[in-house]
Amino acid sequence: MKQKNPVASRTHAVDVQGIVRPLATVDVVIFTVLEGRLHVLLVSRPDAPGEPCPGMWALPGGFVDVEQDADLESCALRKLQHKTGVRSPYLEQVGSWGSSKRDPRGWSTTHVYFALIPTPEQPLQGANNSNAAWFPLQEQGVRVKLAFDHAKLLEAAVQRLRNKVEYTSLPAFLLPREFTLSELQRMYEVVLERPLEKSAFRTRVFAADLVEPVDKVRSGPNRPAQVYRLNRPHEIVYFPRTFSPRKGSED
Amino acid sequence: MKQKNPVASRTHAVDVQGIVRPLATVDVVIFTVLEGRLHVLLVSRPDAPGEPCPGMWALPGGFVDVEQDADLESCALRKLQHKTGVRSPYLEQVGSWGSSKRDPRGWSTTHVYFALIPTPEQPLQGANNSNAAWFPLQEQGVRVKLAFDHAKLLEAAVQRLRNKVEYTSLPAFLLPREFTLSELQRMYEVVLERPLEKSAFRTRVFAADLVEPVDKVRSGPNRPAQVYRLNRPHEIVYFPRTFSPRKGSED
DNA sequence: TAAGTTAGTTGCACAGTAGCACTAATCAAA
DNA sequence: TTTGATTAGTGCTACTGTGCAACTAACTTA
Repeated sequence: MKQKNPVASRTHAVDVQGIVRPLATVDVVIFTVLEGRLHVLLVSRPDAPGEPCPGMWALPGGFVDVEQDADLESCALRKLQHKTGVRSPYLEQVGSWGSSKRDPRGWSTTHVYFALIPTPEQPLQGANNSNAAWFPLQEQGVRVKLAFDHAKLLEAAVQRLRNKVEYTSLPAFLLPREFTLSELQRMYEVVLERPLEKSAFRTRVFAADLVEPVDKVRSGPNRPAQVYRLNRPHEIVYFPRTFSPRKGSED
Repeated sequence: MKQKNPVASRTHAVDVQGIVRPLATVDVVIFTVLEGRLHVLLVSRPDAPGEPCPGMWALPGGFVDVEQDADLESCALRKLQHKTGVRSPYLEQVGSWGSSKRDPRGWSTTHVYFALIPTPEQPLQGANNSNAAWFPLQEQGVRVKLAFDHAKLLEAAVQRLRNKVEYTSLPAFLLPREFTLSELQRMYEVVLERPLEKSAFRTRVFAADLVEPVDKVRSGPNRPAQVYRLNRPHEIVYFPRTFSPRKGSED
């Protein structure tokens, strides 16, 4: 087994052809809405010898397991299910990051996904949940300092989510299968952190044929609301415009 | 050096902690416009022993070099410059793919970027260009069968490009620094493969403050055209809407 | 029965694009 | 010098979808 560089072999795995391989991890940004605010799931880093950033909060994730994971997406799904118990969330890749500096253990890459799940009924019913907690999002990030470059990864995921919510049906995946239009609108408002026009919102939702009415109403101490569900539950719908283009934002 | 699994050690590199690392590559989808059509740069796979897919066409790319590359983006830039000589293209990550099956050499990941470069004056002036060629895009792909899962990667890049062109200033990066509005419009039409309204196009470009006039005109056998350049040459501008939302397309 | 609350509708104003017709400037051919 | 061809650039109307705000509807509670 010929090695390209004796220094590299100390910190990186080297295979038969002499190619030094970076570490490969997957991190998942799991969003949900609690108490009217967007939250992210974080886990605290283990406090064992050799583990970097012990005790710090980090995105749930870890090494790709080449024996267990058929591909990157199943790896992400595995980590999500392990932490939350959720099996079929909305899952989308944000991108990948890799550099020599992001992990003290050496040149490493991470494949970042974000997931949207409905508000959990019991708090954190997944296995191994003692070290996991929901953190409310403020602006781009979270109040605690994160391990590695996870603050940057989280910011990218939040930006992707906010951007996409402007012109897609994504917030529907933050709700259970059946919901009222007001509930859906509230999900948009929570993610975008600004109020939307009720009338324009409804027009847009109906024009896109996003939902169909269920033969139910949601009763409360006021006028009952029609209950809807997604027309095509696993498709994401694109609207022709973003909301309120009035404020021409310089990005 | 303790190994987790003797079988895995045959095909994968194993490091000190017993973690089996997948292969890590970067592939770049390099777009340009030639003869009024969108083209992609492809390279033919080497015909050496041990090399998979010998002789087939593939996206330019290769292994991440942990000693040469500071991060994934510099790796992509290095590969782009090596093939084309271009140093400062528009470069954006499309995403990453990884699975046990995409490369016969074992569990592998690729980080895919796409680049936009102006129509090259000399054809392929980069080093090592004997095995590289421009291929015109038809619909989602290219006429030849591609190595590995590169057809899928290319399709994702094309889709990303077409989507984003609908509401951004991306096609400006397919032109040299100075251009006329008709030339810019033609870039949009080439990528989107449909004609645009001249009047609406100009209104939109000026409203976004995308360009500023240069004190030049482009003369030809007809009325000369005002020459413009980008106002902020390295920023991408977002328009508030997509083009022609009239025809509500079912995606 | 009245007040409070949320659901859902209606109508007008406005912004930005589609569509199309129009004017403007140059060259080349007659 | 005029005419036609060609491309650059402008003006006008219709239409779509949102912003904004007022309105009606249905239910609960006091």
